[in-house]
Amino acid sequence: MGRRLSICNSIDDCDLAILANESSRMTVADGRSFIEEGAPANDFFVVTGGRVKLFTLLPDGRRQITGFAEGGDFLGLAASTSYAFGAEALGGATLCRFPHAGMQRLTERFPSLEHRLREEASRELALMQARMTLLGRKTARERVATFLIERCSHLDRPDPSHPIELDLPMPRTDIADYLGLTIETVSRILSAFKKEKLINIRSITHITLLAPERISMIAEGME
Amino acid sequence: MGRRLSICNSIDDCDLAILANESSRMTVADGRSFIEEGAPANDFFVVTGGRVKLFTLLPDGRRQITGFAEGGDFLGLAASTSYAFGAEALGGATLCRFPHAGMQRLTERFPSLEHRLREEASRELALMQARMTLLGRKTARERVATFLIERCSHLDRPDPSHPIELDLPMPRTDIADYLGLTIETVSRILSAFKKEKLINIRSITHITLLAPERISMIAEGME
DNA sequence: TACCAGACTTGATTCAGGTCAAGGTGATGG
DNA sequence: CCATCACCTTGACCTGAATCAAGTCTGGTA
Repeated sequence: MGRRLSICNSIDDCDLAILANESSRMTVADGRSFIEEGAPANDFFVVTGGRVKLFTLLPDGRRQITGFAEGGDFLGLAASTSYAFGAEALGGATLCRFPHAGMQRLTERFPSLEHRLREEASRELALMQARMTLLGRKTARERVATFLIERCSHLDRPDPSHPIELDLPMPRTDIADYLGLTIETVSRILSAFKKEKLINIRSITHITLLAPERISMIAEGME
Repeated sequence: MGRRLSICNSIDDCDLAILANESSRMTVADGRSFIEEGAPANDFFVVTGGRVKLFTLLPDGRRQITGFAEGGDFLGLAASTSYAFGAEALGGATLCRFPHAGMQRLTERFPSLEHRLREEASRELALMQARMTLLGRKTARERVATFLIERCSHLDRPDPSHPIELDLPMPRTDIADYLGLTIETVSRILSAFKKEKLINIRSITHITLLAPERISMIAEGME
């Protein structure tokens, strides 16, 4: 979770060798889990390629996806001694792993990194506030609309009131577990949006937002 | 949000005068709001006495309480340029305000403070993960049970399997908005717990957990 | 002591979203 | 080119929690 932490931003013209020294690369195959909820937290991760999903589980298997992460995102801030979440690759991912000990050496060498990490945590906290409102107070329609709009903001293209092409790299199950709904409800609402000409479903993963403005309105409960 | 940040922990035998210089005290009357969601974020706050609730609103007035804070808790991590939440005193509170600029001077003078803040943000993030699971995936019964157990952990008394006396300083409305339920549902479930001899309701604010273990089980969906 | 206002509880009813149960679709491999 | 499998969609029905509507309890006031 947390976007665009090019870790080097805070090291600038830094000694990259040091950084490389403290980290190791790894690749994770689709659907493979690489952080176990509750396991001792020894590493930070930075997603360098592909996508990852973060989640927590209830004992009976109910799952809440707490976020999706992609290139540049940082994982592991929500962990003190043990991880507060599990993580799993979504279609294959590459990661950079920073053992905590090494991370500490890095923050000592580059103090601004510590500040950067806090900023990242703050950004993440602000996002979570919004997500709690979504989960606690929004209707299914509003949730799905919010999800679509959220996906737009991942496109760095500034968003006019023109149609926007989106792709949803995650299966419906993941969308449902992210929004606190069932896959049937997600599916039904996407179909409804289509019928209302708010979106066009070109394929399972490719969706066009035909009326982004209206979808934003719905997302905020102002339709 | 975030507990037990005695800011001096990270300054230790520090120059308290400097700290005092950078902060100002304030008191907020019951129900009085002192952080406006979306307003430019210029200050951090530390709760020094009383209680505070944090929340976000939807345009039509739906409210999600994202946390309660009390003595020692830190507010304002979930803010970059503008606050991601509103805050309001719950029965009167006293606060210490740290303007960002002053805070920056403090972190420069006491670098470990920066680390401390990140830790605090991490702790908060981990809590939020759990809360997202609550809001997205738990039943009303599980939510209320979780809330009761959560309140226990605010008591620093270690919790045996004996009855535990709790007080709930917030009105039912706030509990409901915290759990993503209505006040009727909260009320009904507390009554049900009482009928099942899981709790005893001594007064509106005073509740005794008669079977904390069982309530924990319910909270985790394992009843 | 009686009255009042605000907060809480309880009951009856409704409805959004879940559950259960068929189909459809599209990518992969034989 | 068809079979298969995993994933998605759609429909019928059900249910947990919301909504609507009375009560009830409490503490404060006169």
